[in-house]
Amino acid sequence: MKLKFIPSDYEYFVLNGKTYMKIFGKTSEGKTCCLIDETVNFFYVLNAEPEKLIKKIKDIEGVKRVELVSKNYLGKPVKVIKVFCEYHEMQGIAHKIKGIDKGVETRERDINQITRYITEKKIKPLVWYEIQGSPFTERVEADFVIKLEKAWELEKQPDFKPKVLAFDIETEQFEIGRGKILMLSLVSDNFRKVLTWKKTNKAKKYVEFCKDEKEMLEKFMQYTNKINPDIITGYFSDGFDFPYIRARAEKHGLDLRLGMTKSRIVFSKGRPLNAKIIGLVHVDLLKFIETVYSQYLQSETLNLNDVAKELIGEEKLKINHNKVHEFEEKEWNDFFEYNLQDSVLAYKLFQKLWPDMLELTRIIQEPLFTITRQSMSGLVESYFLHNLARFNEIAEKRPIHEEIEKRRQRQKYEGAFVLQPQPALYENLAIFDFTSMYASIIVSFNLSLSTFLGEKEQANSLEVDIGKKVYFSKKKGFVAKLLEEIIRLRKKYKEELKKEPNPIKKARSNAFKLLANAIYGYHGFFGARYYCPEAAASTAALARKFIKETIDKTNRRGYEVIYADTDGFAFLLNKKTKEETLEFLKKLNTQLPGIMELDLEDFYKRGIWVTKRTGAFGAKKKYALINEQGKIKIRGFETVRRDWCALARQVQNKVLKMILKEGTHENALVYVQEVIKKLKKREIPKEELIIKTQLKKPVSEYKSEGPHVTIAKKMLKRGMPTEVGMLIHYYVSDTGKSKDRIKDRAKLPDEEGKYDVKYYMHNQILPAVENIFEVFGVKEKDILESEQKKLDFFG
DNA sequence: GTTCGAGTCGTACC
DNA sequence: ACGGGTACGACTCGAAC
Repeated sequence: MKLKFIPSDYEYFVLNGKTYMKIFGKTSEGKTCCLIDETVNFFYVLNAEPEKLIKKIKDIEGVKRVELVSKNYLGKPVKVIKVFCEYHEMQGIAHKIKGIDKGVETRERDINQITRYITEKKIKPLVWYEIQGSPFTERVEADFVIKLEKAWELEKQPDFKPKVLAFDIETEQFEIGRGKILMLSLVSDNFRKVLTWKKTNKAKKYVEFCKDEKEMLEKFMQYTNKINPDIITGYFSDGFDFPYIRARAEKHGLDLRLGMTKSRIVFSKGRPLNAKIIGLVHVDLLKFIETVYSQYLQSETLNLNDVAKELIGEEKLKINHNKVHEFEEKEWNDFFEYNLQDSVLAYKLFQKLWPDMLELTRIIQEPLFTITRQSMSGLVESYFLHNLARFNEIAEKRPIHEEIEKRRQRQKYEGAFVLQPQPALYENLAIFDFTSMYASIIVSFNLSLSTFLGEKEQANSLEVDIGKKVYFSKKKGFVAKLLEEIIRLRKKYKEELKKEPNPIKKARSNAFKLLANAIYGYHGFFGARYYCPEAAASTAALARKFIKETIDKTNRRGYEVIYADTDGFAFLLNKKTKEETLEFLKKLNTQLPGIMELDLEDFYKRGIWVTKRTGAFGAKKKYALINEQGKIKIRGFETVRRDWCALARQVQNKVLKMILKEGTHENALVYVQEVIKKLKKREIPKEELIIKTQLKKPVSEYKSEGPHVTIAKKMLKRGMPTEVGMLIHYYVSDTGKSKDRIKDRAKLPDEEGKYDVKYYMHNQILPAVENIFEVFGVKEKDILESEQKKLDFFG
């Protein structure tokens, strides 16, 4: 039989000593389908005399076949032995081979079976195929279970809209499994449901009452299996919802089984937890957002409320969790709606992020489950592994524990160049920046592990000074080739997107951008297979060289560069026209090597740089600009820092805007003085004075106890949920004791007390605006004094 | 008891 | 444990006076 089929997940199983793969997915008719296919498993043996060794390997029990093959290893041609065997026998066989000769090394034993299956059989995730096969009997409740015979990738890929089920639970206790699950909401296409055992009158139609918690969980299972989604999704469901559900099901002796294989919820070893259901892809949206999306988000936290607000313009409903035990009927009904809304948000977020997940999965070729959980380095590495065959490369081994420890001891190498600015308000500026600078340097200079020659010069090699001299081959390595392709594709899709915008093209362009930007960091990351700190250090060194050279050229041309950071610099036009400046940009570009490229970021009407709080120098990484359309760009200032109170941030933001728009500070000064007046009269509400700081580790691990740690301890004492990663909220109160440290004066937002006017004046507002006014010669005492005068004047 | 500088910590920039 | 280095600035804490 023939079908059009798209794989969504993979799982191997052993039958009569042989490993097979189950490939779960959908047909073009929307039917569920599971393919069964044989797997291929092998590893490589490296040895000085492979011809001799190969005969001995052949006779080892479990070895199915051996081949002497010509491959490349780190760019160099090698003769290696390819040993075919069952995956679960690999370890034993490798051990025996190592016993034959001391000079034996193995490679690619650390490639997992699913990755291997995809690279060998080319049945890639979320790609449509025409498949041919015959019916097969296996305990899978799919519309089709087929033994795969042949598969052809479809040239024209139709859309794929997966069936998605979003879910969320509300519980009595925060700690996993400690209290009961009060309710559970489910949202899918035209489906909304809240399951609960808490009975009320006048509940909305979507509420379904159950006898008890156990029946509620049974119904969760029944509905999930009836809806039969391709994907089940939640927010932090790896770490909370699924662990909780499993714990409660176990308590009730309920065998919870989901999806077409009726799989239990399987948790990965160690932390953080991964909740996997075989045959039903579970996507924890938080995980994906953390690694892939957070860099594009403005939200202060990555909680569901903030992220949903930013991405889909909707929020969670408000409810007071502390009073659950006192809830009246109306409040329970509100709680049901709250619970439903969380699933609605998860469902909508999923739809919003789906193009990105889909494209990233197709490009990297790892299953969706893995893609949504991998770190940045993992994504890069998977991309490499799935493309090595094109270069006939065998994979470098993953570093083991000791190697990682050694790498982590490494000294930092010198990074980016940052130019110290002269504090002032400037007019008529422009910013030039290098497009994907580090990636373009890696490509243009061929920097990677496989092209690294060490510290000995070789003929026709590139020399880079990173404190010592290191050399790189000029023969293009696979990293440079892959990265060049990534950059080319990113450019192509970005142009296509410009012509005809759509979410898929945008996601594709973003995915390539993400990969391009991650490779530099990957080179310096201790866990990388292709770890090469020399390549990373050389990338940074060359970046410094090019930005400094370009700055010099710009200055010599009659411009004045006032600031630079890593890959871009700001300069004064000095009466030169935009046309002239763009011509100059063209000229600079002709002088750049390889694929390096300098671009105009924008022209700006004004820009302000301020002094450091300590010392008279200009502060780096702190500036504000206004372009010719009046759009303001603020970097580094307290305005953009979440650990400052809202008042200080607002005031600073307004001051910067006024100065940039008006070109003078007078009005801004009056504004600040009014705010101070209000603060003194205690007319500022406490909410605007709350300071939020993240708890980065368990309270016991702090060597120095800051105010937020003191508050976190207080919260623990009160029995409030206090987890690592949480934003701790507090305000600084007036205890009357002047020698009290700030942490002694810090109070929880709901704790009674007066806020400390002096603190907020001298530790929040003034520090936020002081060095801005200093640019205009206005000192702290001028801000306070004239304000004093006015007070006197008005009495 | 106060002062001061080193060290810790969180957050931002690119 | 799950990208890199550069930078600012608040706050604590203990030595020095």
